[in-house]
Amino acid sequence: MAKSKAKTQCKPYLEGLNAAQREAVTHGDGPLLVVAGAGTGKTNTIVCRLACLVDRGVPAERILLLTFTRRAAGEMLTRAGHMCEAGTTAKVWGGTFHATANRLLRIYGRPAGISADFTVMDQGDSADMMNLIRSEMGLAKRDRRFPRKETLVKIYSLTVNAGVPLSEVLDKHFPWCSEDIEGIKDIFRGYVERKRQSNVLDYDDLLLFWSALCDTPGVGNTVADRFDHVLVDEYQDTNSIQARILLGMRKSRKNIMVVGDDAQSIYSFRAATVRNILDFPDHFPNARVVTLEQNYRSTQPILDASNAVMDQAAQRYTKNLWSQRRSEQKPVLTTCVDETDQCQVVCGNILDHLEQGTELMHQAVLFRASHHSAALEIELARRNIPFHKYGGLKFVEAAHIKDVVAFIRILENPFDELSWFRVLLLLDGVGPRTARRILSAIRMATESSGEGGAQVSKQEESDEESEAGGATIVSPLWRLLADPPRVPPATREQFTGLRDAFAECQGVTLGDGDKVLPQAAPPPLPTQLEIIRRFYEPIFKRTYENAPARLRDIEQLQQIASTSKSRSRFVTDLTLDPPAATADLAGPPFLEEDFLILSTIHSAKGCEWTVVHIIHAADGMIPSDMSTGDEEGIEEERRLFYVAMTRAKDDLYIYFPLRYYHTRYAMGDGHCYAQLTRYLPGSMHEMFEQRASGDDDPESADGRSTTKRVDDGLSKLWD
DNA sequence: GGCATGTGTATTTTT
DNA sequence: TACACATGCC
Repeated sequence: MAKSKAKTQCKPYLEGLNAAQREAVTHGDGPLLVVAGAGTGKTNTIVCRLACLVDRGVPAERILLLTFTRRAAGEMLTRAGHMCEAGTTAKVWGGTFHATANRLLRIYGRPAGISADFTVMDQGDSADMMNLIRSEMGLAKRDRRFPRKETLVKIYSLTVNAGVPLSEVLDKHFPWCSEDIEGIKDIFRGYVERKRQSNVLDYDDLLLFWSALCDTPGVGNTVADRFDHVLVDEYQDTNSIQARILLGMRKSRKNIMVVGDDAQSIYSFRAATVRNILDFPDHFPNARVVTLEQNYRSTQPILDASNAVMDQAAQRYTKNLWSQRRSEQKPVLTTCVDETDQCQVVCGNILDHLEQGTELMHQAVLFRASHHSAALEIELARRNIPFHKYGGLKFVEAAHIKDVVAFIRILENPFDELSWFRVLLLLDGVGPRTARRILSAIRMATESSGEGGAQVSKQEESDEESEAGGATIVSPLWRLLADPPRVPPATREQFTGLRDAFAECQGVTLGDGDKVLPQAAPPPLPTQLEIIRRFYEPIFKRTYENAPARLRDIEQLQQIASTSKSRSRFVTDLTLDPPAATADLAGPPFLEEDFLILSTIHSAKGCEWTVVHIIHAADGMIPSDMSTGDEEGIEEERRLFYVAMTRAKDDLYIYFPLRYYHTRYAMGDGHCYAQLTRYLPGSMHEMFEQRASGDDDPESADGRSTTKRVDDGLSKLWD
């Protein structure tokens, strides 16, 4: 620290920082809270602090950087790397809470009762398991309607993440399920038990066990002391378990920096709470608090409008953003006739900006719900405008992908009951009943009639290992190969095919009398996938309508597998860090390098673009009808809208279709008139340049813009 | 006990 | 609309 001032000045990570940012970056040891408004250089501040820490001599592998997505962590580390000596930041631990939990538990989990080869299940898997238990318990077919599997998972997850008693969660968020509380409790008990037997952790378990690990004598300190510094981004979107984890990780060493913005808290459905930010000074006494208010991203007119939206919030927020980026251009509020018209106007504006030099990748279309972009996607495809879409259904969630992954998961963790179930149901003539019988025969489960039965713990099981070509074949899979259960006649041929495929993936062959013969080392992952695909393809072609399109997905999965470091990483990454964007459906994929971004507002968090288009700014869409039930929900939607607006650097367009046709649930051509989103009341309209489009009325003011369109079209021919 | 067909219902955001 | 669930047939 005895460096001269002159020398400190020329550190690359201090260049161009304002006073507040510099204070955060150079903060010494001890807790630090950075309250950073949108576009105030929050990410840059973290990056620079990382570089500063490394420069101060903190070993990179003793720094933990927790971010909201893995992509964010990667980008920050790359940027910090540019400011330091080559390679010095490479060893920083970076990733989401969940991914970090996964990594730590595999190394240190044993004392907390976790075996290193667990697999991780996603929300869909959790739902399937809930459903399995629900039907076993006979709750599915009572006269009263019982909560559906998705609802069950939501209730479970919210209860766990908020750390609130089930009855409270039901009364507050799922009042229509309150009567079923006893059944729900039974299912949850069964669910937890089943997960443990399967050697599987769900998203919530990852956090719970990390927290528990911190509280485990001995190893708790080992894990915590592994890191000198912990840095947390997007702190406003963490929940109380995550706060507890941080407390556990910082029992003795208090070096922690959290960065967040209470005005951008948009994940309460995941039990995130702004209390974490507000209570930080209480959790970590003597915390230094730094507030960043100068916005470097947006022009002042965009900020004025964004601030005005937040000014009407019920709650007061800590900052008011200002910018030095003057501009004459106000944000544009366009009223469209209907959704079709909206698509046309959006495309037109996008192309206009493209012609003026803003590449597609510096423009984004943002919307509340994934399906809001459906019509636009079709129009973009028609016009050959390439795009990537973020948010919404990912391709790993498609049934055929899950099928293939289930095979791999069994190989990776032979106790994964759910994957077994999924694979067995693919066979002709096998339904839930037969599947359960087979599972019971290979001792993966007890018959549902059996009371208690022979529940074999997996510790006992792993004694029965047999070595084959360096690979260890563990029980249920081994039994399937060496001691196959009987199956219905119609299933036999396929069943043999399945066993052969598994054997081949394990690097063994099945000899006479089902003797398992070691053959060679298990083939590499891509080969294993090829073997599975060979078995799966005939089944798949019969079950799915659009087989060719789905086949391409499987090829893409193989592509991902070929770049994976290991099978274990492959399986884990698919659940913890799935491919974010769907491939562009428009245009030839390899010819176009420039593409437009479509994104849900949630997925747009932390991003910025030169031009931002927010579509469907109608009440019922933003705020979503689903969340207008209570004041809290309405306020969260307001913050969501604010997040969307503040993504824009130079130009912000907000579109509002006047008319919605509700052909979705009814026949006929019924339509209704929508209201502009309540977050843009009349008092704010002067902050916008207002436009109307698609007017049939030639007398209207739109005549001018039509003329302009024609003239622009003409000028395109020669300019 | 599997599977095809018919009926009814919910509908967001993500690790 | 599209999907989950229920019924009834093979």
